[in-house]
Amino acid sequence: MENRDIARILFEISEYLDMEDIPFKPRAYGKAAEVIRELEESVGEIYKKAGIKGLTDIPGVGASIAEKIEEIIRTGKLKYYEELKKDTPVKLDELTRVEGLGPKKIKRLHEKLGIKNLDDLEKAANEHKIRDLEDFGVKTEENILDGITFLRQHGTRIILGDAIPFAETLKDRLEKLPGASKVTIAGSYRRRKETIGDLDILVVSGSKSSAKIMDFFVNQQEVDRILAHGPTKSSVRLRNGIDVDLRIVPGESYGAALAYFTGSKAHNVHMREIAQQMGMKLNEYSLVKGNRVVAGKSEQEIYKALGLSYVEPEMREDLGEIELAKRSRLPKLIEYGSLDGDLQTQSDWTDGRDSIEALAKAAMKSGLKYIAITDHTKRLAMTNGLDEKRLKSQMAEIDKLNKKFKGKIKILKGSECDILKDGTLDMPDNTLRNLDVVGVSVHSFFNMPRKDQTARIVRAINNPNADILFHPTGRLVNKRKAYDVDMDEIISVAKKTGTVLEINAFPERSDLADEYIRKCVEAGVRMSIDSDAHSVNHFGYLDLGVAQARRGWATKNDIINAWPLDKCLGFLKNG
DNA sequence: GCCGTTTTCGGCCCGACTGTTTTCAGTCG
Repeated sequence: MENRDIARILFEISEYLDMEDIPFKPRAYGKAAEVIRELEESVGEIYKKAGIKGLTDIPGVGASIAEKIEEIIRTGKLKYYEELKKDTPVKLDELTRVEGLGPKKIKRLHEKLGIKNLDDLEKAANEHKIRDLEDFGVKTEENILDGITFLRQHGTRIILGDAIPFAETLKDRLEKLPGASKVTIAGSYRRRKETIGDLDILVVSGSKSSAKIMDFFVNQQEVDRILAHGPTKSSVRLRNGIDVDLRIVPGESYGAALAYFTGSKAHNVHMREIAQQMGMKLNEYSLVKGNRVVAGKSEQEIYKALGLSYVEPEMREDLGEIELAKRSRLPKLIEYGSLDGDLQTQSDWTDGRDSIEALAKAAMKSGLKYIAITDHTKRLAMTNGLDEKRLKSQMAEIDKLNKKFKGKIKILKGSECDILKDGTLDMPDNTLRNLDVVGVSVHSFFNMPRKDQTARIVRAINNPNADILFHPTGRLVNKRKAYDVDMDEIISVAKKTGTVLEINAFPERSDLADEYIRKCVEAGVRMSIDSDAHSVNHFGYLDLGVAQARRGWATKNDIINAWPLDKCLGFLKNG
């Protein structure tokens, strides 16, 4: 049973309780579901290791929900859930994904028309049975059909790296409008989550220009459908399947609005609770005490007025950051643009597009002072992986280039050495010993049982030449799950052996995930942020890696390639 | 059902927009 299955059951319970108008409980189940869905570590594994105690340590999970999770893990079922489902046996996860349909309407549709799933719903809408129901109408029926069409075509989140160019184009366009200032993309985009559900754009403007800005926004050529069009809030669906919200606020509300639209929802709720405890009220316009505005212009003044240190957007997930902010104990996160080096790049010797020299020049342009060339090894034949002989001639070429670039950039000799099935490495030790940076990585046998996969990687990082474990979990965002591996064990062995774990910044990898970065930070395991560049254009990915590191609460001290070259090399094995 | 600078009970975030309505419930974020 995977996290998302457990989360789905908890979500459905929340919806069922909502149907019955039961107060507060739905929120509790909903919150627990949300947290579990975002968890990279398997809840099943947490339970195996730490039992019920491990479960109640998950934020939002208390004694009652922990017991229910236990039942799901042990039996694959949950009686409480089955009971609720008996009354209204519908495919809630399908139906709630239709825009505009919530628990109450779904209940009515089931009671009146016996609708159980998406197909039933579509049929009923096509036969115009919905428009005649009390409280429903023609418009609702049309919206339902549109919602179904959309669902069938799209419905997945997009990778942050893919969203950036597109989002920035929209932003530039809005910035040019008269009367629009401080155009900011908020939401999960600003929190730099690895995937984005939609875009939330905030614009500061006076009431005179706002109608024109809104008209422009909903009439852009990419707009497929207008979901809402009001004076301060509009929402459109673009032809590429992305929803974009635009909110317009006055300048004095910019900070409050930015905080509100940046989220996360859980972080916001927590902030508002704190405001409430202090006898104040926080909304998207300001923080007020009675009729008096206490703060609103900037986020900083709002946090301050609530007795909190400023929380960086990447940390706003309500996973303990507010408690630290109360005690002024937030970590000083690593800053964008602060990397000195890049420890994983591939050249045209294997599957990279560009020459070593071209990579070095591009790296210089990006402000880097050192890069490691880490081409694949022979096991990865499809990439024309290097054998010992070719690796040695590559090392000779790097020596030559280093003379040429002396004083400008240092090229490090490296390898992305394959971890073989038994955990040995795809290159003899006496060759690896002569390299500056040895990355080791798994590219085969993804489906080994957890115990074997873990033992395999443990053996590899125990090799005295293995400096860095590249893309440690092997996941591809939206595409491939991480291989089954005990990351707690890997982190603990990495600590003992002084092995570095990589934060691979290549957009679809984002590996380590933020949650594991936090575990490394807590364990004192150092990490590197690498672009995994396969062309001169890929060094820009490094900032995505920094973003990921910030989401994992990492400081400069945690990231070895944010250090000067000597210190970085000194930390590596055989340094 | 969860949670705690209000700590084992008594609270629980807040507002915009829509569609169907004559004043608001439902949904969304």
